[in-house]
Amino acid sequence: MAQSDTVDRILDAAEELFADRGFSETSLRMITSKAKVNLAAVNYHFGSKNALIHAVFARFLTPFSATLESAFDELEERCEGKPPTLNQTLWALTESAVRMPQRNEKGISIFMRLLGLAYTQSQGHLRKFLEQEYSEPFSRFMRLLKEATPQLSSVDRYWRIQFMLGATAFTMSSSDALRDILQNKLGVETTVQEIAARLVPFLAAGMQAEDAMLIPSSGNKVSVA
Amino acid sequence: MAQSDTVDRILDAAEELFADRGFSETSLRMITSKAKVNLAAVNYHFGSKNALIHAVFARFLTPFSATLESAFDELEERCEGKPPTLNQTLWALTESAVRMPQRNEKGISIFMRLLGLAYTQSQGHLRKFLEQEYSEPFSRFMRLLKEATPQLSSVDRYWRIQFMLGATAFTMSSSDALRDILQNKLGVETTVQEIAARLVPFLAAGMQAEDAMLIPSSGNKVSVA
DNA sequence: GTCTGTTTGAAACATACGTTTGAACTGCAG
DNA sequence: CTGCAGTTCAAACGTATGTTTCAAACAGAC
Repeated sequence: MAQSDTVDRILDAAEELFADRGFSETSLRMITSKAKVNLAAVNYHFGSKNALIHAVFARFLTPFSATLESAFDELEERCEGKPPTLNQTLWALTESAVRMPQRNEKGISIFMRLLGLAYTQSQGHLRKFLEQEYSEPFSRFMRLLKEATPQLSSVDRYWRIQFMLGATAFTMSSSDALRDILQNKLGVETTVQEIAARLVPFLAAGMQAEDAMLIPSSGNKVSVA
Repeated sequence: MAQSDTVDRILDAAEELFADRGFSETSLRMITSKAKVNLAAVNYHFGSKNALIHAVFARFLTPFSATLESAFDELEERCEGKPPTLNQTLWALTESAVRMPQRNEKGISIFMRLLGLAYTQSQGHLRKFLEQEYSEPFSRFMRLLKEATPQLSSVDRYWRIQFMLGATAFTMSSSDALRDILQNKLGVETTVQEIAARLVPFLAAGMQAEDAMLIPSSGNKVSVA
């Protein structure tokens, strides 16, 4: 065995099991038996289950945030001072995600699901870890979004970003199940890339929707400042 | 005490704790101590923890699906055979949710979060329960969506519905936290109704986005049929 | 070969969980 | 008052969890 083949086997097994079942629902015994290592190996190499969860995220997120940074660099350079458009910004993100070197065929969808879980499952430690470890590319993305949608008020933009986040995290987090359903109902195969290609126009259109509210009871349009 | 005040106290406590922490992360001991009832009461009144989870959903979902059915009835009657528009359909749903009699000020947002969790946490039993118990209003909503977006292919519609679901479930499920952030950052107060009023136009715009894909590497628009 | 630091292994630890038990308590019909 | 279903209670059960322990196995330097 290489120097620490064990560490990678644990990470691989944990990644997949976490994505399938969530964090609390996955025990160390499931992980170590899937990885064919001793139970104590997790605590020896990582220290605790929480630290293992962090390591699983870091293994993907660290190279990803580097890729994303350079994608943003390239985009801003190409735009020569003018702010990138919303579509360009969203695509820079999507592309960076899709183009990441993938450990196996599931690759990206596993990770999308993990990110979705990170937001959904109220694992305080995880949220804290992600925030303080990857705040920079996140803030930069937010700044680009702001510059790409100057017509929106701060409040509108805030909520619409949440809507985008939700559509993305939710869809990707259950993309396997959703793909299966689609396969069974309509007999259609789908790749993560195709889902992303459908998602981006949806998000862009929603983000740029004219700011019109509807009066609930009538369904009539009413412009709002 | 009334005949079975205990049952309601358990349901109230469980509802709130599940929404805060998820299902697996909430123990019966947390629930019963918050509800100030004996530990055994859950198994006595509900039979099992899973059955309690079902009961929490049923308490809200049964009256809600009734409300929703009549909202759809009224809508279809008002349209006299013509299919309701997308906006009308979405508003019928939103209105029914918002107008539900609420047990407390958190009311609707707790439930949105629970529905989000139900989708996200891979609790097989819950999904099965919800599907076979509330399939009717769900299918009806799907049919209305289909009639309101005849221009979409089945596959496009399928994915966009998932996007809508995601944006809604995700936003509403963390609406308390999001509201707090907004309050602190911009000093703005927000109600669930206002969030809904922002969400619906976003969803409608995304749902009706022209089916244009972008070439990832260039970011240029390319019309597709 | 022998020593040294690192990694693995089987077993146990303490704790928390969902569930069950059987006795005590309650309100009410007869 | 007695009897009895319905309900509550403290305690225990069996199981599973994350973590720790300490001896055995290993690898590389001398």
